[in-house]
Amino acid sequence: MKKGPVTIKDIAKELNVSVSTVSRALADNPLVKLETRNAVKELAKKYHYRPHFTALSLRSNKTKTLGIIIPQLVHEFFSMVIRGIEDHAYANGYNVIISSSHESYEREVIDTKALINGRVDGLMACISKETNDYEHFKEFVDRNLPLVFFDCICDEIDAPKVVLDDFDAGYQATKHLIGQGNTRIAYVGGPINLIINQDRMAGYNKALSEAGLNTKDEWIIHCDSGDYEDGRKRSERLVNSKEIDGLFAATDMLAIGAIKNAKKAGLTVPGDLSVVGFSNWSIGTLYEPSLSTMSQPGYEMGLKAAELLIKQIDNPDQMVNETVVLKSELIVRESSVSD
Amino acid sequence: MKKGPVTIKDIAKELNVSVSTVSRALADNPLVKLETRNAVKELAKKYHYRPHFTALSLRSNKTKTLGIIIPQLVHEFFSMVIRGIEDHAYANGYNVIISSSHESYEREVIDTKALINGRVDGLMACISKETNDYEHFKEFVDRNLPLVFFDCICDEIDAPKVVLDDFDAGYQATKHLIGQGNTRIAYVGGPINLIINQDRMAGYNKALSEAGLNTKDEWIIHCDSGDYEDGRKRSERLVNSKEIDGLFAATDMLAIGAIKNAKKAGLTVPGDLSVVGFSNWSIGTLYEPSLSTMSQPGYEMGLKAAELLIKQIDNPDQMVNETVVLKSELIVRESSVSD
DNA sequence: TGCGCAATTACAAACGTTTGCAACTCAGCT
DNA sequence: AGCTGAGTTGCAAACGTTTGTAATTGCGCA
Repeated sequence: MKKGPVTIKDIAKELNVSVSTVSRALADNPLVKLETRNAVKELAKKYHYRPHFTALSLRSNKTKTLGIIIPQLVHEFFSMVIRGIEDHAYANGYNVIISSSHESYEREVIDTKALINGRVDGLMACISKETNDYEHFKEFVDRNLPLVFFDCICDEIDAPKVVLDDFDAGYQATKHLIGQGNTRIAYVGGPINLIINQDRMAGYNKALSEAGLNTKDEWIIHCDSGDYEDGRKRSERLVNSKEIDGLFAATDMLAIGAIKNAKKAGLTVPGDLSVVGFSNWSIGTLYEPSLSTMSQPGYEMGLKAAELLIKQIDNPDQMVNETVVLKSELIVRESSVSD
Repeated sequence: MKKGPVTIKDIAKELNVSVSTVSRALADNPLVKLETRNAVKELAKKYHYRPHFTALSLRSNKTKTLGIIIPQLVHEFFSMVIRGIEDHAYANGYNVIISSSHESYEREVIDTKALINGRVDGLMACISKETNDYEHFKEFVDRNLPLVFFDCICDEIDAPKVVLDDFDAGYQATKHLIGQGNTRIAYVGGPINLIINQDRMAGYNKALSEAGLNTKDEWIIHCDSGDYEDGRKRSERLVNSKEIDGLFAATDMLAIGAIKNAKKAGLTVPGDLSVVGFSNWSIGTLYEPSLSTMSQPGYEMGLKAAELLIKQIDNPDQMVNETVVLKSELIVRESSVSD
């Protein structure tokens, strides 16, 4: 018995024809006699022949694979992004390889370099919050490998980008809180080195100043992560102080952390404190009170990123360089509306 | 200017040596003169030379890539499994390619076949709940490609497996409820065609009969999914009937669905109804009441699966065929303990 | 001068494909 | 009989590597 998978050679030998004939027959090339074509195809089917992926890639210099680099996998938003990417990729005959940097700059660099040579036809990346140096991405671009950024982008590099209108989202959320009659509104956000958080906060400030409201330094909190525990701890003193009547959190988890504090301090939400989160995680519908939040269209973002990337792969000469901005929508639930 | 990535050939040409010399120099082979070696390495560094992944794979017939097939990505358990797999894989020089079947049999087949020829060195799979036919996995094994199942396994195929002791977990959970003084205990589970759900229910039955307690057909509910909404709808009548004082759910989401029903019906949890979930999702700590649950060591499962797979890849002749059984632990929180 | 040996390097095959081109067969025509 | 051309098929190169073996060089020594 022969070991390993069936190759074109095996079929050729068994049929006493050359490999080129087999190759052509499988491609249904009319140059080869119908009889031969059928014989080849039959045998290929019998042996479950499947073209060797690596050989194909080497020949065509195409892997039909897209790389994704994201900071976290265990994350509803990123999972949705991946799903969007996958759907568009599969539909266009591409596979996908995902590398999760676990928010580590070092891992991000390793992953990027691992993908750099002939492994993927292009890359989609969301930079980690640790990342401040972009050399690894530059190297990617230098090799003419298509690159698309999404969500947490890097401004320094000339590449198409898909982002959320975080400024507008922050603005909408805060304006909604103001509309509910709140006047002392706090902001609890994620790492401020990320552009997305800068934008969300800028939107918050804009809405306040537009309404003639003031904020205080103590009402603005930056957390190292967007996690629940981080948010709970850091917002504890602020919430307990009872100085504020509204709170916009840049993450649903931060929002829930704050609400926990409020409950513990005997405050009611939304009665004493109105809260709006960010991202529309599924927990927001289950939590009590259910959480008002800003939508974050991850699926659409993934779809769009994949679309831009594949467009770039198919037209290598044409320098695409658009930035797609997706809109966020306010989702009103219990946590922000006192009746 | 030259296009595309630098190859060994480019370096060879520039240095007026042969490609083999360059190849050996880069491997630091003492056969080539130190001087030459250094010159080559220097140039390689200057041009950011990186070996072409596909070419390497073709030559060695190794992709140094492991395939993962899972039913869902947006799932805390699977995300942890992936993390475990990744950690072990990276540590051993392997990359990972993930295919999410989205619980679709069809997609699972497509994904498996896409990985089948020279794309990965081995595969780890958790079958979807739609899957009843295992031909695609058989084909994998027939080609001597290492395969490891985890969590939702397929008994028909001879391959190493990593599973949770679901029977014991179901037993422990139910026993805990009995220990809390509950005597009329219901079971709300996921799709019963999956072995894991059969086992969890069997554990439930064992604990009941051991304690001399009875159950009723109406107290046993099988949901098509393990989702919140499914669980809420299907357990509504049962919970409203107020016949039961304890409930073991095969998923945290099903548990929360049931608790929502109880709250709506004016019942207190755990006062009127004690609930134990399954999987230890993070929402369980945030929810009110916090949720008692069974741990599901996803990280360890992934780690072990990767370990078995790589062992198999490294020793192709040695037919490894062990089944690793991991234990689940009871995590007691508020939802099951009335004081 | 010529031989052998060590040191260094180059050549070529191989991995599994695809594809341009050459080669072969055979029938039909002059 | 010989030429043409259509219909088939095979050869060989190429993709970027690695590696066994052959080739080249220069030196020491008889």
